[in-house]
This record gives sequence, structure tokens and C-alpha cells, in this order.
Amino acid sequence: MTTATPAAGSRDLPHPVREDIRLEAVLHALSDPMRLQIVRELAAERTELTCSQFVLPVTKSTSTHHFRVLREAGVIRQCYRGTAKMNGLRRDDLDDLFPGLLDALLAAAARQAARLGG
Amino acid sequence: MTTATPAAGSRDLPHPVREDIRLEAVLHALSDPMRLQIVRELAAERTELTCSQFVLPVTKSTSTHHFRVLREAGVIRQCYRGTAKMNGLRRDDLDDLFPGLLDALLAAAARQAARLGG
DNA sequence: CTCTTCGTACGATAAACATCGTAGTACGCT
DNA sequence: AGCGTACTACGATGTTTATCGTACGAAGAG
Repeated sequence: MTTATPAAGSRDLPHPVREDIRLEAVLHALSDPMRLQIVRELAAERTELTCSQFVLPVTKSTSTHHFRVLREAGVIRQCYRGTAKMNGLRRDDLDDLFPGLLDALLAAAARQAARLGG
Repeated sequence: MTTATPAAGSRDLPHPVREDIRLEAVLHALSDPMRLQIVRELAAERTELTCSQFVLPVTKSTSTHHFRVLREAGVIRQCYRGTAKMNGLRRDDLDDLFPGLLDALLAAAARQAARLGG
């Protein structure tokens, strides 16, 4: 336990490196309402969240799918912490690649939510 | 004729009104490389362009499809001028709904193109 | 009227996608 | 070891999507 082994339990997840993140993939990932919601919550809380902390109107299989799309697009970073899977926004990478984009997207989403939701 | 009839030649095209433009639809429309390219060119030239001024590596049917997706998402506005179909960015509507988003997207696309293309 | 140019409509097709359910694996706790 | 929690893997399904080809319509030039 508490061994800082490289493999860290052999439960690593594949992420694209920063240079491989493609704008089209990011936009596609965010074009799904469920995934956009996930990213909004993740940005609101400034910390990492477990998958189960999101209340989504779909089954767990579907949630897994959406989280994976976000990860493979380079929008979030996932890692295991015990049995829980932590999710964090890749804000540093996104801000470096596309300065201002993430904030503009979050602002647009917030604005639309405010307009439609009340 | 030159009659300013309401139908205007019965060649009108359906556009969503500003309030009906959805962020998810815009992101989805721009998540296709072909369509992102179209929007980039449209933004670069500050004027309206005909469909045939775009050189796209697909057939005309497919082009028609992509232009329609962009129009139905509210990203571009289309109208006929003679036999040509003019395309213009709906910058006013997009800037009103999502201030700063379009510019952030275009900047991100330009940055990525610069990074990958040279 | 005819011809050409520009774009559409429709049908087909293959791929991708969102969703589910079931069965299974990994980890922590007792 | 045994149990419960958290998430995954796989297969199925119905929908959407990107693409094409062919045939068609609308407008302008001769």
C-alpha cells in the first residue's frame, strides 16, 4: 500500500498528450448536452470529482461512455483513487492550446442555461 | 418581375431565429473539419460567398449537406442571388447570444491550423 | 428555346453514436 | 475469505451522420 509504484495498480487510463488534442474532437465532445453538463459541473467545482458525484439521467454504462469520450478528446483527465475514478478538467492543457476557448465555452453554456432555464 | 412579393421567388430557406440557436447545435456543426473550414473561410473574407467558391474535397451533394447543417444550426445565413447561393456568417446573432465565443473558436482553429500546418 | 451552370432531392450505404442490460473486475473493509 | 461499492466490458439496438451517385429544378447566356 501507499507504494508510489510507477504502475500505480496497473489501472492507468489512456489520455491524449497535449499536442494531440484536436479542436474538432473537443467541440464534438462538448456538443452533447450530457457531456457539456459534466464539464460545466467540473468547472464549477474547482476540484476533481468522482463519476458517481454526477447525477445524470442515464444508466451507469452510458455515463462511463460519456466520460470516456471526454477523456479521449482531451477535455478531462481521469485516474483511479481506490475504487473511485476521479475526473478533472484539463484546463492547463486546453488553455495552453486554445487560450480563452474554454472560458468562452463555459460562459456561453452558462448564458444559455440562464436564458432557457429561467 | 422584380416584385417584392413575400415569397420572393419561392426559394426561401428555413433558418432558426436567434432565440432558437442552441449552443450544442453550434458546437456540433463546428466539430466537423469540413464545416469548420467553411466557417473559417467565411470569417476570413468579410463578405458573403457562394457555395461554389469553396473548394472542398467532397462531391456537391455532400457540400450541400454541410451547408445545410451550418444553416440549421444557426451558424450561417443562406439566400439565393440568381442561381448562386450566398453564405454569410451570422456573426450578429452569435455574438449576441454567446459573446466572444465565435472569436474564441476562430482563434482556436487558426492556432491549431498554424500548429499543425506549419 | 437551348445550353450551361449552380445547386437540390432522393435513395443507398457504411460508419459512428447514444443508450441500455447483463455480467464481470478491481478495490477497500471487516 | 467474503461482501459491498464503483466502475467496466461486451453485445444489442435504434438513430444519426457523412458520403456518394443520379436525376432533377431554377436562373442566366446565347
